[in-house]
Amino acid sequence: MNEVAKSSPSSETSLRRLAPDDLDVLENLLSFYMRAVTHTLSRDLDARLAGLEVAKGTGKITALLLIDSHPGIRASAISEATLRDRPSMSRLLTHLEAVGLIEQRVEPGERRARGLYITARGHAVSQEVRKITRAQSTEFFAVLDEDDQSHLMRITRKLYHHIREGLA
Amino acid sequence: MNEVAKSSPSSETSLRRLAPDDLDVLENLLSFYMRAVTHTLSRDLDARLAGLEVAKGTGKITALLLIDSHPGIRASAISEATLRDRPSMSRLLTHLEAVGLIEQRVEPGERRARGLYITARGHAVSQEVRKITRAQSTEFFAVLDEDDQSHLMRITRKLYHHIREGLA
DNA sequence: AGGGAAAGTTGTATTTGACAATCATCGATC
DNA sequence: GATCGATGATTGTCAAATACAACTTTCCCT
Repeated sequence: MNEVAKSSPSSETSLRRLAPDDLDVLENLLSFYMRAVTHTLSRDLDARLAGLEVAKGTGKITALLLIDSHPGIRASAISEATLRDRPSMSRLLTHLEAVGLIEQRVEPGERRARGLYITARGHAVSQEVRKITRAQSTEFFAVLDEDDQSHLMRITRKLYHHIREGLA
Repeated sequence: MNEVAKSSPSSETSLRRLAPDDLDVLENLLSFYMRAVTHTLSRDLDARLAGLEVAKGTGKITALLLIDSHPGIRASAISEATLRDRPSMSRLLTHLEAVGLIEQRVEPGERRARGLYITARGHAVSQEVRKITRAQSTEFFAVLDEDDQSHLMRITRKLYHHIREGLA
């Protein structure tokens, strides 16, 4: 068992380093490119956010920005918008509250839910985050010309909205 | 401290569920859409791969496919292509070998490196994986018309290649 | 022969994420 | 107006990915 399957040999050099366009197997694998690029995008963003107490966060900054712009928003609305599950969001919000960026208030008339509110410091951090993400959008996607950038935005938004409709 | 910053109130309904287009704060946040969509894409792929011993793998299937099509390929070449770091890839390959999908052979003349080879079972799994990923590409991106799909492929490939050039 | 680079591995810590189960509250119905 | 189902959220637990640093082995070049 564990015999090695026969297949045609590869060139010697390609074994050491794959040429960027020697990914023929993956050529039609859109998901591969999406994931590889997004992975780098996230790491880049993390690096830019380093030290900002919302770093390392995929969902942290989205939560913060949404709370900043939608005072009183519910946790479930955020987890839905970010396509994450609720338990993760719950812990994440607990953390954000612990570091003093947001507040959770039980709303009168709906005591199950908690309204989320930004604190003064949270608001300041939000603005910093916005500045950073704007800079990243500009720089990370700088290789793309205007048209490609707007294409990408339009297409990913379309996918995003379609996903959310599917979940509704 | 922890005072709540003043801001304009949101509509009552938006606090419960954000309308898909009520993400004005994030409108120009391409990275948000990229990450959200890719996150769903990965989960969808995981679900499709369930039970296939390479499931839950972001890098596993790429490694497998590359080894299948490039017999003798080096681990470093794979980690470079997938934009991951080497330690992760090392452990991942150890796992793939443990379950009998690949073999690692010390190559004569270069005893530092290990050539990676697919096993018969690994080859079979590869073909299954290819079938699944092709199906996913078709179905997941079905909302997009032909043009958008090719745009997305072209743009993400451009980003990917640019990233790899930057690392070289 | 020796120093530096390259290929991999191991150690460790941080995160994330999913899923199930639970608690509290609301609302609707009988 | 009491109960049952639905809704909002939290907790517990577990599996996995990922990064970064340190270390070993081997190769290459002078």
